[in-house]
Amino acid sequence: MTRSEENYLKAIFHLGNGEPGPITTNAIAEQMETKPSSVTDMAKKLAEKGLVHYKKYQGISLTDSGTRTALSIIRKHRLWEVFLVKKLDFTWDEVHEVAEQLEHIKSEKLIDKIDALLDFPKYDPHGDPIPTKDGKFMERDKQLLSDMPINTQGVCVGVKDSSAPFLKFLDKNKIALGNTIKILDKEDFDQSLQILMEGKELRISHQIASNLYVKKND
Amino acid sequence: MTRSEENYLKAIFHLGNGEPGPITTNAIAEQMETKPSSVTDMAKKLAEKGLVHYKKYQGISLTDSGTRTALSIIRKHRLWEVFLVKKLDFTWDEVHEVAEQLEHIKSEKLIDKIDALLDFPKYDPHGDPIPTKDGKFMERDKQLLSDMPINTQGVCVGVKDSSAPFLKFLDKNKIALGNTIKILDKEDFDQSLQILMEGKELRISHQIASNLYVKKND
DNA sequence: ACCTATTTTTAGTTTTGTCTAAATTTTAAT
DNA sequence: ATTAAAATTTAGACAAAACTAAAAATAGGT
Repeated sequence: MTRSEENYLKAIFHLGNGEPGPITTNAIAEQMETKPSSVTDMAKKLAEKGLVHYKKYQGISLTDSGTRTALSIIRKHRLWEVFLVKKLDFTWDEVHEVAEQLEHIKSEKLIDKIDALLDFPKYDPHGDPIPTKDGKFMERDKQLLSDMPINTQGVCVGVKDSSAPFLKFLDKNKIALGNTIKILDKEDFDQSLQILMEGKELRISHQIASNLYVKKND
Repeated sequence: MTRSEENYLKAIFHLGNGEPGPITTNAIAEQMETKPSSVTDMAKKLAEKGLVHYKKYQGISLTDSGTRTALSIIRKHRLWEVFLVKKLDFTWDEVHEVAEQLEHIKSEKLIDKIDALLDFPKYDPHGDPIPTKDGKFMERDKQLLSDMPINTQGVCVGVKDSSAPFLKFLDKNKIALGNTIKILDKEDFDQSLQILMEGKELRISHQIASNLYVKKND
């Protein structure tokens, strides 16, 4: 399994997560920052290896085997992210780039030991669930902060956008996973929110609220 | 800097360490388990980049820049080895293969944090010195056990052969770095040694003794 | 100094993963 | 149902890193 093959499987998995049915060639090309013709080439190779279903012009989807492989890479990526934050004091906006490299290290023992060292974490620094060794995936019951009604509250458990700029913005405004957030008011005009968080009131834009996940509590 | 280029620089460094002067194409090919023609190709590319001195038929040697790069890779390799042993309970015969992959991870912050996590170790699990961030290399003052005279003693500080079979043999016979070894007798016939180690007497072959380093004390 | 054996390089090919440009298929709109 | 637009695939090319086979250079022995 080459690095490039692994990256394709990961991309297909991410694109397919949520939407059912096959993924388009163009969508994969965009995700991978490559050209559609390259995607077609890779689709054929992955189909040969039984990792994807592929019929010309009909899009691409992961086989069970492909899904297992993708999950194992995502597992590695997210465990390394936790390692970097918990053991090496990386900030959550720094981990992605390095984890993109570490996820391709081939050693089952290594990742199992990292898992144990971290005490078998269930979520990565962005709140995304870490697949288990056997590919089980527990997506958390969560909703976007922007979808919460006024006067309800919830615990911040994840980000939708995990780009460095967004994460840095959150740090600067002391918004962190685990914080309890209460919606005080919603502005009709621009849908910005007045919130109470850790004892302080602040106003956040819809853009921000629609990229923050909050635990759905009963 | 590609992975392959890094591996060539590392190989050239290891071959050049000890012997002065340029390294032969064949020697590199053997070390890298590749063909001489491939080495020639790479020599040209590395020369282009100012990492090696190369003149046709005249052998290859590292430039200062090439040496710095090689040392940084060796530094990463050895730090990862220490990490695997100290933090993840790998045995010293298991670490090389994984470190061969980890040494190519590109993140200065990562390796500096690993260094700090390990409390800035000076030697790797096989007793080899770890280059500092600025490429300083402190080779330990050591000698082969086979070169020690009778009735002298020393502390075991390294292995010359760090292959898995040899390391496993040492484990099985409870020979570990840090042990104090006293030469009781040397057999003229096969140059095998009678030694006293950790309170127990045992006999080891010349083959073994010539692959164990002992600290040169006074 | 010459000849041979060894070493090294060159030339041409392969594989992997990418690209561009052209051709083809599908989709969607009228 | 046609047709234009969009998406996808094919064909051909390229770069990296390896290979094989053949050519060239060096080194050693007499």
